[in-house]
Amino acid sequence: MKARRPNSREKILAAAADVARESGPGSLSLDAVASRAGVSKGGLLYNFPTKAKLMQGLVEDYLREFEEALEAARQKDSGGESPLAAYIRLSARDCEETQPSASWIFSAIAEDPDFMTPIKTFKQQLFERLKGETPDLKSLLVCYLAIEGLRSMNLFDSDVLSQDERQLLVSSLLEIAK
Amino acid sequence: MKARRPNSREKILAAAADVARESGPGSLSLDAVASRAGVSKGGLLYNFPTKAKLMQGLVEDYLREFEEALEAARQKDSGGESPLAAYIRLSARDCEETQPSASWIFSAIAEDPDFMTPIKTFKQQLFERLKGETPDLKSLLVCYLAIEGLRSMNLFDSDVLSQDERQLLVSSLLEIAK
DNA sequence: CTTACTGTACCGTCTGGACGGTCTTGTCAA
DNA sequence: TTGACAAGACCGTCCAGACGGTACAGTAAG
Repeated sequence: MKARRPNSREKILAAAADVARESGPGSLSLDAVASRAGVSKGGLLYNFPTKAKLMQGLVEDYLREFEEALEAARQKDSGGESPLAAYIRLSARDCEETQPSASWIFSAIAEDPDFMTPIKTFKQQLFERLKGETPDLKSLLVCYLAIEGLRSMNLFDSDVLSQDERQLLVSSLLEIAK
Repeated sequence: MKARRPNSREKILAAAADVARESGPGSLSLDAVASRAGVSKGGLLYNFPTKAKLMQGLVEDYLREFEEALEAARQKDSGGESPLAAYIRLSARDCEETQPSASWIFSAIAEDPDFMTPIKTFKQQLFERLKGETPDLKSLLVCYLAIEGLRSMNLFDSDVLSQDERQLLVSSLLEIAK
């Protein structure tokens, strides 16, 4: 909304995600984030008066980017493709990045499980929306859950699939979603 | 009320899981576990000399139970059912319990992400095994990932599905796995 | 003068874990 | 049968360190 000058905010958020990924979700301390962001602790507390606000910022940023990407994927290349198919493609692309990218979520959960509720309601709404747009419920269920599985693997950094297998999976899902 | 048999160990493990679920994964302190288990802190440290050992115990217990349940599901009711189908049924049953049951995993990850490696390799082996037993790779991929998604939802306590939907999903997967 | 910080010093709380003590049970010689 | 003694299981306390957060003086830019 404001904060025209400071890209400090973004730097701090990025630093927090980095620290969580590299040093482990349990080592996300304010000191670590500040030094990683190249900012003094006072400066960090200036942007995020409390650790909870920091986490909240992480969540909000994540959700905002997700929503933007989703909307973009829907509007683009819409060559007769179903919304479900667009979601599958988007998610597959997300999970191809080797970085788990969102392991800060574990930090947030450890801090307070309630940080998950915005994410939960977001997903709930997404699913509800897809239900309204997908004729066959069975296809939706299978595809949505499989994508959820892919995301989970990415998050836990425990990808069991080879490149070929992932590609085969995605094409199978797209066929189901057709 | 002394002279305890070493079922203290099991009580402690159960208490740790309870504390993680109820007070949040970040509040799994030795004191909390000890008092929950009805054991002094010294007694806890006697059974698990370090917090890391406690986590390790949690992981090992979890994996052992999983393996036993899997083997039981394979051998039982094998009315011509494929191993993949057995795995689907077992997992669906697991996820029907309303308790997330394994949210201590978040505590373990926060403590040290390396606690996940045994779980990762276990899953890797399971997947490899299923690959050897399932004729159609596409079916396996879709079903395995969908189940993974179900587990993830259960773990994050963010179940988007209704009872009916979950049932429909499982039957769809079983048909695919047929 | 305001905004956006930096830098340092400090406080209260919580946590893991080390330590020494205590109670119970098992073993075995006399 | 008994008494001594060792080992196992557990208790309760204490402590050093880390962490979140506060306070405050200073500063560079617009």
